[in-house]
Amino acid sequence: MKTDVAWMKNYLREYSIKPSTIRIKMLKYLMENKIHPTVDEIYHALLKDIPTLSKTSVYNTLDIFLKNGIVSLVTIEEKETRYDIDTSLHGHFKCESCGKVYDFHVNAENLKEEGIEDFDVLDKKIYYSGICEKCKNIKEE
Amino acid sequence: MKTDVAWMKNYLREYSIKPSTIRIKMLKYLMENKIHPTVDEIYHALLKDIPTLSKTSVYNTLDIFLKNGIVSLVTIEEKETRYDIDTSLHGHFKCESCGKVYDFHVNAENLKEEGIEDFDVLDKKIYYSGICEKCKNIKEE
DNA sequence: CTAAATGCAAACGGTTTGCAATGCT
DNA sequence: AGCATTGCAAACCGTTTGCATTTAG
Repeated sequence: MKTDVAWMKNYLREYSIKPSTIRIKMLKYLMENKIHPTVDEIYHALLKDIPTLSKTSVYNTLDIFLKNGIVSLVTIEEKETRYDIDTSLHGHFKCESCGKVYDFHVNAENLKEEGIEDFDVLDKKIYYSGICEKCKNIKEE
Repeated sequence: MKTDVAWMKNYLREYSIKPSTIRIKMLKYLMENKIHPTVDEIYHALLKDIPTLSKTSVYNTLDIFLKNGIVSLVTIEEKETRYDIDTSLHGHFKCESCGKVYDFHVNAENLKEEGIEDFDVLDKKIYYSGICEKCKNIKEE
């Protein structure tokens, strides 16, 4: 994956976001760590690289990313908001045992919705939860 | 809809929940107000009837309802948790204009998931958002 | 009488806000 | 210099917690 600085500066500009140090590093982190991180995770990860980083800046930057469609929100029954650099339609599965959030593909074109035919649907989210394969196997041991 | 006290006492017992004044009134409220209410909405609605009611009790009771499967959580990109007395699989549509949460029917059997074939899926949630028909018409006026 | 249910008040923690400091051109 | 970006500290608010009080069988 292309994640050099020049490429990311351009990427940000395509989304009408002025590239700044923090914005570039946050974009890089999100692209290289597609684990649907929380604000805290992003903050602590970047703190090693940017010792003066504040959580406020992480919030600010994520707000900008959100408004400009670079990231989307993931909120599966939890208080901490998570962020996803992949804004295309896909499902999220949260393992109740290990807490990990997995992506999965869905063929939403087969999904028929009844009752909202005349609504303007701007966003769709599909959240599953349960036990992932790894945790199932651990329990069986 | 049957919502007399005797019926609801029995309903709670079926879910292994001891009927108490607050539990019965909360169940009644949830059954008669399927608006996916927040804790605050439930609290203020019942306060008229139970002047000594505390939010703690609303939280406690909802926890019991949740654990016993009488209600399910609705968390569409918002901080306030909402509760749904309908625990069957259906979609939720949140209007970004008026904030109302609508239910809609989905034929999830047509939905193919790829990537989580070996996971134990215990819960599925489908959240849409956009502009509801009413708000669309208001804007057009 | 006893255990469960309810309520009060404080703490908690993620997020927001106002403003000051810093950086960039 | 002037404007955008970043950071600090406090406030905010929904939720949780510990414990005291009340209720019900």
